[in-house]
Amino acid sequence: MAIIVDKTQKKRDIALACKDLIIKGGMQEPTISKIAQTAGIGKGTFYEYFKSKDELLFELVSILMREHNIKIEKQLENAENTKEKIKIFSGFFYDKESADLRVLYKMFTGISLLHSHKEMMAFQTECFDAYYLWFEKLIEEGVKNNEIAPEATKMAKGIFATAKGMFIASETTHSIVDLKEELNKYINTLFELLSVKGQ
Amino acid sequence: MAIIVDKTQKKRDIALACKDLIIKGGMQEPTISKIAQTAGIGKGTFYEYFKSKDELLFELVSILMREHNIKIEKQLENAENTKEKIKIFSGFFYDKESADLRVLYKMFTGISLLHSHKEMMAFQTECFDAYYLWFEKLIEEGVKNNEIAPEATKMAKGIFATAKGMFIASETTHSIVDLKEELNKYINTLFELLSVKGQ
Amino acid sequence: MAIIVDKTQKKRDIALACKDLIIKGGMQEPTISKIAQTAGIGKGTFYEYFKSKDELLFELVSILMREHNIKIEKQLENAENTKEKIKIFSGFFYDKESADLRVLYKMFTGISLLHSHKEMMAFQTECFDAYYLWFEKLIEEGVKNNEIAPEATKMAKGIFATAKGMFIASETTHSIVDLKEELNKYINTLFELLSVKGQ
Amino acid sequence: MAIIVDKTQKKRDIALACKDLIIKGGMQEPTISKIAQTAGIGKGTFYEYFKSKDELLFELVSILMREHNIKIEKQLENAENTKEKIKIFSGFFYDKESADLRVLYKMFTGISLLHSHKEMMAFQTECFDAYYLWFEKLIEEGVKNNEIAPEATKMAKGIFATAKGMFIASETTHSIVDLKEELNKYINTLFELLSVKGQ
DNA sequence: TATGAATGAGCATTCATTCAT
DNA sequence: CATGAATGAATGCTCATTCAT
Repeated sequence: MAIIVDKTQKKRDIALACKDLIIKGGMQEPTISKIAQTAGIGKGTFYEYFKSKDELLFELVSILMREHNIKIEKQLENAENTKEKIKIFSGFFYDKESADLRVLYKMFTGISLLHSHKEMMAFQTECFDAYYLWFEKLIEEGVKNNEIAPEATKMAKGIFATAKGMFIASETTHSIVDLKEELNKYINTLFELLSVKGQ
Repeated sequence: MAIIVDKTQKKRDIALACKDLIIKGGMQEPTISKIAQTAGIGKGTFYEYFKSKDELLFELVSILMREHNIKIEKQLENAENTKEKIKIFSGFFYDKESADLRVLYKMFTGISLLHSHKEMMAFQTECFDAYYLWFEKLIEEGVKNNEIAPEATKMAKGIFATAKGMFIASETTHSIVDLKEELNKYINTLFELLSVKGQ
Repeated sequence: MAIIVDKTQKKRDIALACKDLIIKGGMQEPTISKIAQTAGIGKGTFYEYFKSKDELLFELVSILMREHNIKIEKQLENAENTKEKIKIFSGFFYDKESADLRVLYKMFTGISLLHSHKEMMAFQTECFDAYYLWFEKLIEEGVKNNEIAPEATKMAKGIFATAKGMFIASETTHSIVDLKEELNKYINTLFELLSVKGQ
Repeated sequence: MAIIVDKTQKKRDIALACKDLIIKGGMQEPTISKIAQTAGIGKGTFYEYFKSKDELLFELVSILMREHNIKIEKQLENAENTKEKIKIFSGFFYDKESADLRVLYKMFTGISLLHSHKEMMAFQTECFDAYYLWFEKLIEEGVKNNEIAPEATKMAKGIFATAKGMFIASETTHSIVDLKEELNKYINTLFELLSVKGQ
């Protein structure tokens, strides 16, 4: 007669209930007590679903990332050319709609840099491999369609890294004032260079 | 009269004495007690020179960064062309000799992402503005010398960001296996694109 | 389901367990560790029930004060006249049975004078307002019964303050050797003056 | 050839230099460092003149008390009758001019209640014995002059204690709103009772 | 399954005091 | 006489985690 609970769903529910708390207070400020209270569960119950506070962030990033990817995929379908598609990707780093995810991603990266959590690394890998594959496919298509020069294939990872590097720089220094502008300037210039001459 | 101490020098000495401790143990593991003991001073004395553990990292990065810059400047003098110079810059992210600084820089970035410390941000800005200026000057020279196409000037910040983004990726994911190779591949390709045609 | 604890009762229990420790060692000497140990609880548990060491004193005074008031009320029922009743009140400041409470009250007053704690002030007010009301009622009755002159109503607060002032003086100077005697001498004289002439 | 310093005078100077610091920050907040800095001396020098922070308060109260007494003595010379004189005494507890001393006296009493410092007790005794003697003399004169009834002699200490008790109450509870009014009401009523009938 | 009371290791931080110069 | 650099004892407090119910 025991109540059967959908563990996966409840884990999601708990994580989402704490989203704003984490986004506003960071990972340090909110205690497990506060988190449990916010999710409307007991402290012990929290540990039934998460091994640690970090895992909550893990789950949260995972959920929002998936949502984000679905949104992006739809947008990509309507994109006209490769450059457009890359800009849609890059939107992650500056779009208003991705602001929440970005805050969490920032924390996530910070934690990953400080304590080289195996699981986090695995998750990031998983996450980014998918992106890289997307990217590579996307660029291959561009080359096939004669939109861009074949050299572009060698730059797939780099383009993504550029966006990431600019994002980190904009969050940790005052060097990059307008991330969107800077990034677009870079991509536009790169595409000029990559443009198939004679087209 | 009492002993007058060169506070600036002593701060450096304490920081350097703890370098290995921090590099090996990260920022979490070593307690202030351990740090003071390692530096051969009392716990109270530590607080006479540093407001917090974070400030120790701050000082440490500052010192090693300055040393690194001096080394780089010398190398740049002997560099033949712009691509070479950019690779010398990029060396920060993979050279064996910069390994220590890189570990500290990684922690530093992590902390900066997690707690948006005003002072850290200011220091990073200072640090990177210098780099960006170097970069821009360097690329302008390349353009002037007819080594690379004028479009390159629009990519200065981006190139640096690419290196940074790849570094972060290599430290937090398994996506980039050989940072040096990947980065060089990117730079080489970019320079092919940027190469002044007809030369 | 988890154990549900009567927080109020447990707080009382912890406080009472530490009574002697505080009475003998004052507020400075016993550390939180010692206090927790004495109460047979963990250090963390102490903070589950009290925000600070001061709050322990607060609770302790509160408990003993309530007990004391109950005892006093019973004694007052058997008192023959107003003077007698006032002396019963004053007993707080010299009776052997109130010695413990007095020691705590002394610390409490000391802390209140040094750090003007809002909560302590509120508690003292609560405590004393009750006393003043008692006093005023008591004196009004005395006037009604023609025991004492009507002027007495104007002296209610003052009489109480006299006892308090003498107590503080006896604890901080050598000026008042025998508090009981001095206080009784004062009250007796005052009652002679207040006695309704011609009775 | 050593500079000869008037130790007594310098001690006074240091104490007075810190008067405002102590009055505003209490005894806890200002560190010895801050105190030394405020007095324009080195930390070591502070210990040349004072055994502890408490001794600084001791000195300060002592200085201001002496000043206050001189002022009071002058006022007493011009007073017309005993009641007037008692009110001049009581002024200590509510006069605007005594505000500083009162703040220090409050701390002093608090410390005396918390740690029964022998020296503080001795000083308080000395201080109050003088007051009591004054009081007793004052009341004896009142009796001799037929101003007040002979019973008053038995109330000398009590009257002083009343003022003190009301002061403590006004500082630690909300029970006494207007100390001056309450105290005067008490004294006036008492003097009515003490007034020599038939005069 | 859910809970929340109990825990205590663990650490940063303060600051009065000393003493070599 | 004066100093201020050096010290380290001393302690309050947090909070993730456990586990009995």
